[in-house]
Amino acid sequence: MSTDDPKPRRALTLNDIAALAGVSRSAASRALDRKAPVKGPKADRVRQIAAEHGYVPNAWAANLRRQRTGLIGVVVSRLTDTPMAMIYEAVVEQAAARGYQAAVVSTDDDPRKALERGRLLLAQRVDGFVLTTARTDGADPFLLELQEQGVPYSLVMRTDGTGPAALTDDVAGGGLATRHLIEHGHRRIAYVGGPLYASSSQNREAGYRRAMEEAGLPVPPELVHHSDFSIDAGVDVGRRLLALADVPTAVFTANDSLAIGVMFAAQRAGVDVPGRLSIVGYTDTPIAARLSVPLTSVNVPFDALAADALDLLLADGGDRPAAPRLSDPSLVVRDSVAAPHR
Amino acid sequence: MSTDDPKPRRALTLNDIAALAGVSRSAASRALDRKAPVKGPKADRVRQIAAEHGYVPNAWAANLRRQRTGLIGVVVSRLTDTPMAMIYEAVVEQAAARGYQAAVVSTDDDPRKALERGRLLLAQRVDGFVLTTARTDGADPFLLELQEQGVPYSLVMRTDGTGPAALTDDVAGGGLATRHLIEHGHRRIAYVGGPLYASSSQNREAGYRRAMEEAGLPVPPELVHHSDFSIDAGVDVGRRLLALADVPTAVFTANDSLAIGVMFAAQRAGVDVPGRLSIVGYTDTPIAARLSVPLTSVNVPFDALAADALDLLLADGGDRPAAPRLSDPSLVVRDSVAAPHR
DNA sequence: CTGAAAGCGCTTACAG
DNA sequence: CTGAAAGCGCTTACAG
Repeated sequence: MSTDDPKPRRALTLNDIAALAGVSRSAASRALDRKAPVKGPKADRVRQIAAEHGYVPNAWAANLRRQRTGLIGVVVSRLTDTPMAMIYEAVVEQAAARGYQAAVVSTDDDPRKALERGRLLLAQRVDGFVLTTARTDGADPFLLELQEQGVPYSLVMRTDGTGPAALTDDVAGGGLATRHLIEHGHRRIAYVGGPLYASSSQNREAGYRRAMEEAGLPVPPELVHHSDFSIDAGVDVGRRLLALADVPTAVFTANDSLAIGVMFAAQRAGVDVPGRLSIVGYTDTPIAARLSVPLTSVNVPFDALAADALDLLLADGGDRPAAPRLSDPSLVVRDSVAAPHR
Repeated sequence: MSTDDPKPRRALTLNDIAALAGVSRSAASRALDRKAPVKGPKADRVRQIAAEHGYVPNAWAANLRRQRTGLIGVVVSRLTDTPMAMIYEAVVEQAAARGYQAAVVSTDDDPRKALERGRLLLAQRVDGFVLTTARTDGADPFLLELQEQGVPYSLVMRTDGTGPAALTDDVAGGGLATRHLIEHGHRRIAYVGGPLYASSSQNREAGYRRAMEEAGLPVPPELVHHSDFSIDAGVDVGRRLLALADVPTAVFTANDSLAIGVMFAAQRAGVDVPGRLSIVGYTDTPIAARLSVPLTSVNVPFDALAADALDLLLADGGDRPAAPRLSDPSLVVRDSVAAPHR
């Protein structure tokens, strides 16, 4: 209704500030320069006026001129997945420490969405990408596009097997978890993985298989399942495992959500955890310690992962390291593992 | 080491495409126009060449010229908080449906960080803000800055009491939860809230108090606690509640994390849920259904909230509605409530 | 439909 | 230290 518009619709520009301060646009720009601000009374006046008016430079104009944005594009599967949110927040912090800003996009692990939303970031001319969505099946058109266009990127948490990657040693982590179960006397141990294209799940499985083999334990096919990383997938697989003629006495899962699902299935079926079923999770999310049976889990150092991913991305000195950077996972022992019932 | 750089360092520009197609920059621009692409053989050729080369227009340059970005700034406390991640993902979807893109920033509920990171979004000249971090204590310099500069915004989930807001009817939700407990025969019911400045927590408490009063039940001060929205806060308050001389038989919490914490404290103390302690949570996050005792919780319609927030923001037709838009919460009954033990 | 021209808001050699 | 000028990559009246 009101035709009067008391608020300024248009944001202040550098020209406005310069005029207010009675200097040229160039002088104003230099006075407000982040890295090498000019000294002198005129410059002080510019800064004072800018602060008074809450002047915020137009980043788009500045970046266009500078030919760099200081923006890192982050691609995640979904932010409602706690580990993804944790890695993203870690990247934000690490990026800020290096003078960069992060812009995120989620793909639901759908290559089409990845391409569509990744391009939105490409349009913003981010200086590089950190991808948490790498696949080993090659079905990632967005990654191909980045490679074709020579856009710097690094992979974190998951790898496609070739790109520069910041990972935890998932094989070692899988071994840690599995040996912990073996040491408690378990011989029939199941593995519950995530999607087949996720290297994290593959390597945790490889660590599991190696530990089983070293202990001389068989890994029959009915003990290994793959699905996605959700709680409901855990419930599902958990029920199938408990319906087996020879029910396993322990389960190692590729993440905590799967473990929570398995634990739920067990408790619903009246199977005591850890009395009748021991469980070890992975990623050690905050809720793990607060479950009815606190979950033993493999801790992932998110800050180190994020730091490595950014170092890899920003190094970009012509040649990238072929081998991934590996952080060490560690086992956090809580209450979800006991000796097998006999 | 390698001095040859086979990949193009610089992204293709419209000029490149125009040259390749043998047309003027203007013609190329119009051929690639999203809304009203020009027809004709030359335009077809431009589009083909652009597609072949994976040309992605520089959004910064385009936005600078257009004087709008199509970007919505979203401010959340932290993405590792599941309800926050859910509201953000919902805003992304709703924004996309309206032709907008979302850019997010997290503040840790720290007004200083909010100002600092909010300005990053301001520098990007987002067309408006959706804020989940409103406070009733007025301690939000960033919101003041938005108001001073006349930048459109809407509040979601929480309100400061004055700004345009998309909320659930938290008073009603608090009543739903509390009456559910009363109907099961509880008389000594505790409330566990979040931070004092969060209207969501205040209103859920108000609903609780009203329901208690209507049932003629007293609310002694030792039954009402405030902290933050974390699991650990729930554990803490849960322990204090269980240490009371006259332990409550039921607890209503302002979110699911607090409920999970209270449940953990109870189970650790050997207090059966719901046998000895009934619990009702709020926001109905995915894990609620998969806890050892599936949690009865008040469901929040995130999609509706996000839609309302964007409508409010984008309407911006001079005058904004004074009253907040309210969505209806609903009670999801699961297994965490039973009649009080006698 | 087409092209030439102007301009969005900045930064940065250039010359003083 | 200062200002005048050029230009980043686009879009959009303007004239044909």
